[in-house]
Amino acid sequence: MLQTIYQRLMDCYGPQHWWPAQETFEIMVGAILTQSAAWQNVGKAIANLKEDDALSPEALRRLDLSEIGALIRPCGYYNTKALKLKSLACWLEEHYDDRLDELFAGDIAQLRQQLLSIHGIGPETADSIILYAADKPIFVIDAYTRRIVGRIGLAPDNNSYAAYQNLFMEHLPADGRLYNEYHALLVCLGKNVCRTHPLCQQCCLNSICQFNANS
DNA sequence: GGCCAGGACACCA
DNA sequence: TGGTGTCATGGC
Repeated sequence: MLQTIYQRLMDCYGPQHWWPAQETFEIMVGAILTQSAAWQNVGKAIANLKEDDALSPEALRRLDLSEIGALIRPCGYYNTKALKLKSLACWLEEHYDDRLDELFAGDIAQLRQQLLSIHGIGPETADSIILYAADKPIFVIDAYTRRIVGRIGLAPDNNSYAAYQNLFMEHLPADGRLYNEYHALLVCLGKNVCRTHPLCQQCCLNSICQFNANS
């Protein structure tokens, strides 16, 4: 079923080419800034950081929280996110002297545990960093994914993040490129047609959507 | 004017 | 352990 869904999404939307950034640290910053925010606004915040030459761990450590907050204001929650970026920058220096290649050299479980120990990095943000920045195979679960999985009747009994993640990782090969595209396609679907039930009629998954089947 | 957007954390029962 | 409030701007 999960393979079928992937194929339908790929046929409908095509490759999404995520993450919309090249630099590893920029991906990490973007993963934090996109928390409960539209990517369009995250892009403005990242552009501000670049323009101010502030998109590096050392620059973020140098700036005051208020200065970081002013730069990332467009993506919302700027005070809390400024603290999160500062925490990340300080942690990187303390543990890895800003050497991201060394951070990403460990296995996935160890890397995930380390990322989760940083203030402001929860399961989804950690997994986004592992998948998109470290290029290691782990499936990212977000609100769109939960909503769509529920809509097609595959929601696990346990509503936890881990349960949703296991659903995908136990039924798909451990392939980072597949996880990358799959997550991006689910977000694409969620943004386009799955926000409200009536729009399911336009969805490429409509024939397997529980809402349509029951209505 | 209201709703939502690629969450995480602190607090409480 | 699970539920709830808080953080906040910008686009539609």
